[in-house]
Amino acid sequence: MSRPPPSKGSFDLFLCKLLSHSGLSPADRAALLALPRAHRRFEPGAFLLREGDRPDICPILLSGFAFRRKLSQDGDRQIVAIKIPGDSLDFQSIFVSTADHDLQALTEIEVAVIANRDMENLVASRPGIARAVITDILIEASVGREWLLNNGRRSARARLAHLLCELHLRLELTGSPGLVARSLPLTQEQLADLLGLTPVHINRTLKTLVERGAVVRSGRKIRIADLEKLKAIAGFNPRYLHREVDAACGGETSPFAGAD
Amino acid sequence: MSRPPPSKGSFDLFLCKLLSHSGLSPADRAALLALPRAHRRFEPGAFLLREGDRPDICPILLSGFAFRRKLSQDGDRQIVAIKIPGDSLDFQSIFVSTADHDLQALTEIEVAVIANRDMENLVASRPGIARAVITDILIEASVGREWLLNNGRRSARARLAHLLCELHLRLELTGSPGLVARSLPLTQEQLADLLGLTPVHINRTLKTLVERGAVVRSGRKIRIADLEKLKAIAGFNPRYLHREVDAACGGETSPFAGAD
DNA sequence: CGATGTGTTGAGCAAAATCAATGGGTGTGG
DNA sequence: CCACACCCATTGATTTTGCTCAACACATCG
Repeated sequence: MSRPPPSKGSFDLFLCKLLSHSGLSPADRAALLALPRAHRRFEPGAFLLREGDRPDICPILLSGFAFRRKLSQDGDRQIVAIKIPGDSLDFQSIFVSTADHDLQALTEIEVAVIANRDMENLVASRPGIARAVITDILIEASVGREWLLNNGRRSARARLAHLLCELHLRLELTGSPGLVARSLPLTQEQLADLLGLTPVHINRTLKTLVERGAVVRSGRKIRIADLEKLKAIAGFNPRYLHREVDAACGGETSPFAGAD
Repeated sequence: MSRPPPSKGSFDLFLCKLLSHSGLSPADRAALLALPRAHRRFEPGAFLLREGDRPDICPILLSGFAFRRKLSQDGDRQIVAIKIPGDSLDFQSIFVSTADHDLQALTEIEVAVIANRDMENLVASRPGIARAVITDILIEASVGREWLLNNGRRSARARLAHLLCELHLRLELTGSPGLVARSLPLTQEQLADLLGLTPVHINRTLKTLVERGAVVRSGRKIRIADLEKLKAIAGFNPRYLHREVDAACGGETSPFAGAD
């Protein structure tokens, strides 16, 4: 059940991520690992992609966090996705020419860069890989739908709790330390952009989560103190993450196990 | 430029939808049109799919409207997608076993039902079709991201205006009459579920759009009176719909043309 | 004709936004 | 090492937006 997670910043993490939801034959795995790729590093806030760009590369996140952001005509911001190590950051540009959002580093990040052409050839020639890629895209879309529900219908407190639960679970499912073991790398302003709230209100809401013992804070660091309490506040149900294959990347049994 | 749209309720509409964003070879088109399929009809409100189901069929919407809905643990509802004629209603289940949301008929609808196995075989054996399917999935995901921005950051009035602009444009792009020519088939309660608002507030917001001359109402029917005004209120930018191929399904030149 | 769905309106309330000021780390340069 | 700047977090006061509750109107359909 428990296998050591791949070393930090390894391309294996990407394979792991795909294996967490899709089966891949040894030949498919080998083909993925044989992809020519370059490694790059970005500072927090760096843009990997801007709305309107027509990128020809597919970055894979190896370490750190990244996010997708959209801007309204009035300049209001909304973060529409958070990406964690192992995630592909832009399968979309393989199929659709123009980016519809910005993609930015949240923390310092390492990425492996693959040529879209190479990735597309793999998808066209290997149905198993095509299937894994589509599944990955679909799960991101499912997360987006859950965010629509979260931001549209839950209170500020439940929204925040739900986001923390999701990030924690996604991290543990890919073999990374969760938010019990590490702190959240988001500022209150970024949390506001994520949840459709204001930074001031995030601050006050966070305080209520601390008062209830669900999270703890030391300085700017936020961690989960009581996951069960947080799940209860959030009304969290992990089905939307489609964790249908036993995690293939190690990590101890998640506290979420069996909750699906 | 302008070719007659396919007859109402025809399977051609599905092909048109795919062609609106992806090129398909004659062989690919023929393979799609040769898919074995059954026709079915559903009453308004009928469930085509419920969260937790493991469907083995792929319905294609031929006429009428449908929607995806999620429920929170507290029973709050959020509509997370609207589907119009020509749309595939569930490519997702070809790749992911369990549904993460409900799928319901909004109006009376006609659907063509394809076996997932057949669709999957086509995707596995024909890269052009795989590409079109992935692109279709990606565009739906892009719409979801725009909704996150819309519901998270825009005022009630702008939200409502934005939704009307989007539906109008999507309809015209697939050769259906838009919301200038036909009325909106959504109740105020459904609009509330879409936009994360309450029915009462939708009612008041709608009134302000009428006062400004952007929409007109006769009885329960809502239509667009002044599309440019509505777009201005919404801050509408159609880029997220990825209309990158010239519409292949006829219809006159859209008033949005060139705005991308 | 009544039953049921929706739509409409008003009064009061609650959640979150806004505005504004203060405080606290962290990092840089003198 | 200290001073300063900068960014972020915090807090209070006030306003706004949208919600809740409740009553009523209006259509459609049996």
